[in-house]
Amino acid sequence: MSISSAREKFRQFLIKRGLRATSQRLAIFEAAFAQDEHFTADQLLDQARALDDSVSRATVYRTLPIMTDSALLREVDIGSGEKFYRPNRDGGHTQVAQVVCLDCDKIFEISAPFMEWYGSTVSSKLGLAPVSQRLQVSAHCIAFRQTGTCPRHG
Amino acid sequence: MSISSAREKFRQFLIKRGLRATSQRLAIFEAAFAQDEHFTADQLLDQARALDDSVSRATVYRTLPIMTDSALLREVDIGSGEKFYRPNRDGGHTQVAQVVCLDCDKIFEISAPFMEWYGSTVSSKLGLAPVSQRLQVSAHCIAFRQTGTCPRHG
DNA sequence: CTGCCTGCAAACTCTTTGCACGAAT
DNA sequence: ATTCGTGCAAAGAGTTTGCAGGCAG
Repeated sequence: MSISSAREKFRQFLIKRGLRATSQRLAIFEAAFAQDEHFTADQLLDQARALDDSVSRATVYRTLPIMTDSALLREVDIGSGEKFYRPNRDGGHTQVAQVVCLDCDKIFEISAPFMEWYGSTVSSKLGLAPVSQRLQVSAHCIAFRQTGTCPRHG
Repeated sequence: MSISSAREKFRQFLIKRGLRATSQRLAIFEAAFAQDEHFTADQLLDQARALDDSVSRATVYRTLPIMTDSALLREVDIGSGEKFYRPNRDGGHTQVAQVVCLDCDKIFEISAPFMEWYGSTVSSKLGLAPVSQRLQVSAHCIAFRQTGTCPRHG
């Protein structure tokens, strides 16, 4: 999905919800889609302010749920206190697992289609209907452990 | 694992770490192992105070990591702001997935041995050594959706 | 005795919310 | 005009920490 079609999708989603296309929301959208990696609300605030210095922290926090609801952003909670977000460039219904490097603090995402099967199987045994599933692997960087340097770390 | 052997394991762990077996730590241990379900730090504080009213919130928070490090307690983070804990009665190296009911707020745990295989496979492709993995499924209660009552809900 | 441990309360981090002003439709 | 959206600052929730006194070993 190109950024221009994502932008259009965002505008359409706002209209469908009866929400207004304010300059702050648009700046937050642009800042989010300019990111290649996972980012936090705080980092997004900085980036959005670089585009429009009238953006406040509150509006970032109020806009993030709109963007995750519209599936333009995916929320990633690795249980570290703060939540991470990532642009959802492919239509985004792919099941992915996160691999978190404990040395780099980097988050890798990997397709894990079997998760959906697992969620359904297990939930139905309990009389539950699965809504979402997440799989996270925490790992150490082998290169870092051996050489003291992580190739991805810089 | 019986509670008495768990208690002994806790004492040994404290000694091994050069930590002291204070009455507060022991009360927190007893309170934790009296629980059948997942519990929060706050609930643990209440229960521990019922056994020893000198226990403070700070000590609960300082003792929880000791008990998770010693594998007597398992930490479960379902991304809801607060963390849950559960006594680890079987030696505790079993891989489990959590199924969280969005209607009941109940947490079910289910054995998921393939997670370990998955963690290893995926991590090695990235040059990482897996440390832990967690799989969480969020689901709705079918009975609750249809009848307005969840059988497990009371 | 000597440190480790404790309770208390304040600090911290991330996120949410009440309010009055401001802007989109 | 209306109504929704905004920034600001304060409030919340959960957890952590500095400190002076207390107890285990």
